[in-house]
Amino acid sequence: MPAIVDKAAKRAEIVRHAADVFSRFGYNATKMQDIANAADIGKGTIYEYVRTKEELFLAVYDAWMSAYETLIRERVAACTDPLAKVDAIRDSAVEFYTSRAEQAPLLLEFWAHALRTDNPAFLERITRTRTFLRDLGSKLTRELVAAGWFTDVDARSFADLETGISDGIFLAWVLEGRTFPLQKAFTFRQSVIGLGLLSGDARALLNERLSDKLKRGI
Amino acid sequence: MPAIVDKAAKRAEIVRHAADVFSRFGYNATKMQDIANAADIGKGTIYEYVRTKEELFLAVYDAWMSAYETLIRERVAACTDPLAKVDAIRDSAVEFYTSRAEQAPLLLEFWAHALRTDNPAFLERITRTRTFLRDLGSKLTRELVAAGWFTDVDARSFADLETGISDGIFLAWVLEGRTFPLQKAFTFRQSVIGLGLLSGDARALLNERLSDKLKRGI
Amino acid sequence: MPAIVDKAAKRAEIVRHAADVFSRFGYNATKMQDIANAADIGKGTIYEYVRTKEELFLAVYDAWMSAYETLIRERVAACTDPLAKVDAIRDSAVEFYTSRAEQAPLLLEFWAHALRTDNPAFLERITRTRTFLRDLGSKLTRELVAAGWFTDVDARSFADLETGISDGIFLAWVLEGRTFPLQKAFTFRQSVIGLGLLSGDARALLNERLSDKLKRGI
Amino acid sequence: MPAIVDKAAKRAEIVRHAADVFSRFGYNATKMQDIANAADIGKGTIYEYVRTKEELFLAVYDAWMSAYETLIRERVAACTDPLAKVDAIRDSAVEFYTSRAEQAPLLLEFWAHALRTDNPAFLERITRTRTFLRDLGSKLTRELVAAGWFTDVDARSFADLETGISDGIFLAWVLEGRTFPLQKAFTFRQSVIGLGLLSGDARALLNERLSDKLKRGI
DNA sequence: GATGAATGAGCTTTCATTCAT
DNA sequence: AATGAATGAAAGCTCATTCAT
Repeated sequence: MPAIVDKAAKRAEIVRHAADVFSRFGYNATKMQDIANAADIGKGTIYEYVRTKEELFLAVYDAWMSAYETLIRERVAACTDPLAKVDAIRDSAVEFYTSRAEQAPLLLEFWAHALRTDNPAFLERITRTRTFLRDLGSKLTRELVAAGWFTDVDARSFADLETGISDGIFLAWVLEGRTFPLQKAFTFRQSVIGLGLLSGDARALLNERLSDKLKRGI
Repeated sequence: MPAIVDKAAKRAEIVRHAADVFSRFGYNATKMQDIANAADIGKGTIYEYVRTKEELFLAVYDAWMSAYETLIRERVAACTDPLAKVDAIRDSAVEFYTSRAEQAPLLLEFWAHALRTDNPAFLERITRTRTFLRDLGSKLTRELVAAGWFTDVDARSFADLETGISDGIFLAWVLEGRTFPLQKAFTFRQSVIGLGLLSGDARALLNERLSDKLKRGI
Repeated sequence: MPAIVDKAAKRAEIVRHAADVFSRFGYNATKMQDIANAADIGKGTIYEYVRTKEELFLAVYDAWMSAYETLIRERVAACTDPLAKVDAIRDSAVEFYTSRAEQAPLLLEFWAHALRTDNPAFLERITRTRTFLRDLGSKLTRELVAAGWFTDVDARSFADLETGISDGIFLAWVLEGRTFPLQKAFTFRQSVIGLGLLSGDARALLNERLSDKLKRGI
Repeated sequence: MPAIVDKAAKRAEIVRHAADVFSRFGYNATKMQDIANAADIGKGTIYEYVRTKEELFLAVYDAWMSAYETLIRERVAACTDPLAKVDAIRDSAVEFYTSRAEQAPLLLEFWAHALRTDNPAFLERITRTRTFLRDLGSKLTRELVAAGWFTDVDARSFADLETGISDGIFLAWVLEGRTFPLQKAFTFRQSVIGLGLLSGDARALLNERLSDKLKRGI
């Protein structure tokens, strides 16, 4: 079925160009004509492969997240040690975003758009990504607890917190014009999460209460 | 000077209505006519108080953030104990966002817009807010270290991390349709940050290395 | 009746400022607010003295043409010799337009507007001015013929031609950015009109036929 | 290259309709929708062929003046005798304007607009037309002098005067509602220019002085 | 399959004029 | 008499989408 393969390949190419143009000018400012020009095809041709501009936005996100998930999956699969997996995830995120730095603002636009459009597919995609990260994080957290590295913590809550922190760092990075090294911020975060900030004395004082909270989660 | 007061008051009223309509429909989907209708004035009247739709967006953000900063400042000022200040900030954030939950998605749009518009005022506003939080967080961190609650940590890096975490939790909360209690997520975060997640054994093993990283920061 | 005098004086002042602003920016580009600012009064005040922006345009033209007619009338009245009167008219025109050079383009706008507006007053004003010049020119032509200076010519036709020539020179002067001296163009015109361009031989040949045409007019 | 031909042809058709509507209602009063309706196309289609309303105005002028120049050029080229060329120009002008009488007021609007718009193309177009007429007139004047028909006159000055007179007559014709026959006015003008108006006695008296002025020009 | 000409709903912004004070 | 806040009709232009070729 070469026709189908070709069709899919051409669609992918259009999406690639769309990703490029969206990233440069933003979703709203991008005209379908711009994408057609970038892909060196006719404006009408886009509509042979995609129903609307919105669908193109979705496809761009899908391509992006699919690559992201694949990267993380491969990196994690290459590790056996849970600690190494943690580093693998961190490094995957840093590498992925760093290597596509110019596309980062588009992710914000995607989120903002998802909250407004009637099309439920946008939020579904976001949920899918978050679920992937939550499941991975939960599983890994349980491994770390089981291996004795982590104290007892509600895996789901902690995974969500970790995802949130990653997003928060990413957000700061984007809003501040990608001026600081993502790598360092992620490493620092890991230290804080690992060790906590309480001094020895304070820790002794609060240990029981906080441990209980960690265990119970959100 | 009643004229000046009135003029400013009317502008504030228009901005209030704009905030309302923007929040409900999103910035892009909102038409100036919608705002005029909401404020029960003529479309042209808006332009007596505001130059463009964008300026209105900015004014909405300003009103919001000004109220936010004021709230935090007052709450923090009411505390003497640094630990109480931490709680005050956390509670301010939770309360503020919870009480204006419907407006939360607009903040994402503001961020996304800021990254695309030619108008530098948008990013300036964001920087201003972030600087306020960073300065406050740094100062407080230094107090906590000085008071012996916190281990030695780079105050600026930690303040930035905290801001990032808050934003990340907020982001998750918005993207998941504000379906979980913000309060709980913030509290859980505080426990993790405070205690860390390493078990006693692991902590003993890694303590020195991580402590050093905390001290050095990003 | 000082009130009436004041009212008329204030109206005249507004018209003066309107003339100034119209001349600078053009009729269409001028906003009523600009005129109010120039006159240092409130926007609404203008409407106490004038019904519409169009009426203001008319008033500006009236003030202008009234001054023009008065100037010509006075200069001509000061002469007894018909040849001196011709020079007086020419000098009046040159002086008047030269001294108000920046206002000249507005006259074109007035003409263009007169041809489009529903308000018949505009064309009436133009007709009035043209009639004044035509009557003056006819009378003077008859004097010149009677005095033996001019050959027998249809006075009305010649007066119209003269008016047309003046307007044409004025038009060229305006369209070419008032870059040539109006005075010289008018003087050259006078020489041509006076002497004609035919050489002695050609004149002898065509004299009878052309003389007849001059006599019959348009 | 049928596509190119079609594109140009369609643009020309739009311009033709625009000329029609502009002429009827005036440039300012004409809405793009009016032109679209007249051309029986969508409003947006106009913008496929023209960038702005102003560009359409310019195109209308260009089409008009191009036809005008072509007409004159052809008529003049068909004559060998300089006297016949003079008549050819006069007849071309009369015929052209008479046959497009309803469009004449638009020319005034074009002039007025040219003096106010930021777009320098308008004045450039006017200069181009004037230069064409000036060059043609100068050349012809020199021929007439060389052939012994005209007395010695500064060709450039005389050509400019002639252009001015034509414009002036045209202006009068337009402002007076095209109520008099253009033809007669042009013929009368020619007689005056040819013969001059001085009587034999006066001519003898002033001949030397005026001849000198003619020779020197403006 | 590929195209791009055609479309028109829809948007922000302007500004002459009104009228309550 | 003087004002300026309020108004809303109006208009140029954009651009996602369609569809005949």
